[in-house]
Amino acid sequence: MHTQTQNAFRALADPTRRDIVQMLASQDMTIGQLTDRFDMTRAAVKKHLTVLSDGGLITVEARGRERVNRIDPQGMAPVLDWLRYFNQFWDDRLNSLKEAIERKDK
Amino acid sequence: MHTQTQNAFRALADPTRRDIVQMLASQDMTIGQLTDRFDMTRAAVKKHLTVLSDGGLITVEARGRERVNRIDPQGMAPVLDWLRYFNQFWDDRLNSLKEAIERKDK
DNA sequence: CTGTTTGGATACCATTTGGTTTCACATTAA
DNA sequence: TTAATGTGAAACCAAATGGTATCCAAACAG
Repeated sequence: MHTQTQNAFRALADPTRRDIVQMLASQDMTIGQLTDRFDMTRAAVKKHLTVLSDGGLITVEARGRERVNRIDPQGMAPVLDWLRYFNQFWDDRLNSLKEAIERKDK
Repeated sequence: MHTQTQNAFRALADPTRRDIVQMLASQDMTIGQLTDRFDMTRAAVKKHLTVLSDGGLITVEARGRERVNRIDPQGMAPVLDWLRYFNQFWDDRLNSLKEAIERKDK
């Protein structure tokens, strides 16, 4: 859905959320552990985690009374897909240039 | 302070701005031409262009009374750098994107 | 010169966002 | 059972965001 692309981009638009993603990339963490590393309340961190979850960038697993937040690499796919559009575009232009040069050589 | 990475991510967080970037990817356009393709006022489009410019994703060239908005592939570099830094799983795909941009810069 | 076209700037508005405080609930420990 | 721990949810707030309407300036066309 287009919404996933939008939610993913929105999730990455905040520096705190990008920091969270980087932290979770090296280790799964609970809200409490994350909150210890930020200068904000647990409620604020929770909101960020909700946005990240909406963006499909993290998943949450209940373990006892704890919630383990885990990064979901697949959630980055919509972002990369959108960026890949330019990869195609630039490749096309590069190919056109190459072809033009080759025609000139003949 | 607002880093270039933050400004670039922020610029891409809005769907209208991503649409603008895609439109400019295929053709340079004035603000008037862009406004014709959206259901919003010129002032609103102008604000989006300012955010895109702050993010380093576009450049503007004055030509007579017109201002030609042009995509700046280099502006995507901070985004790609961040994505590449945080997740090793996507290195291959991200490297292709980054190389395409670097080649075009030359 | 006189309009007309193209674009920027400002003031204003409603909604969203990022944060807080507070309270409630469930699970573990004593 | 009682207390402590880990979390979620709601109400609230200031600031940022995305939009509008309006006015103003510069460049082009007649």
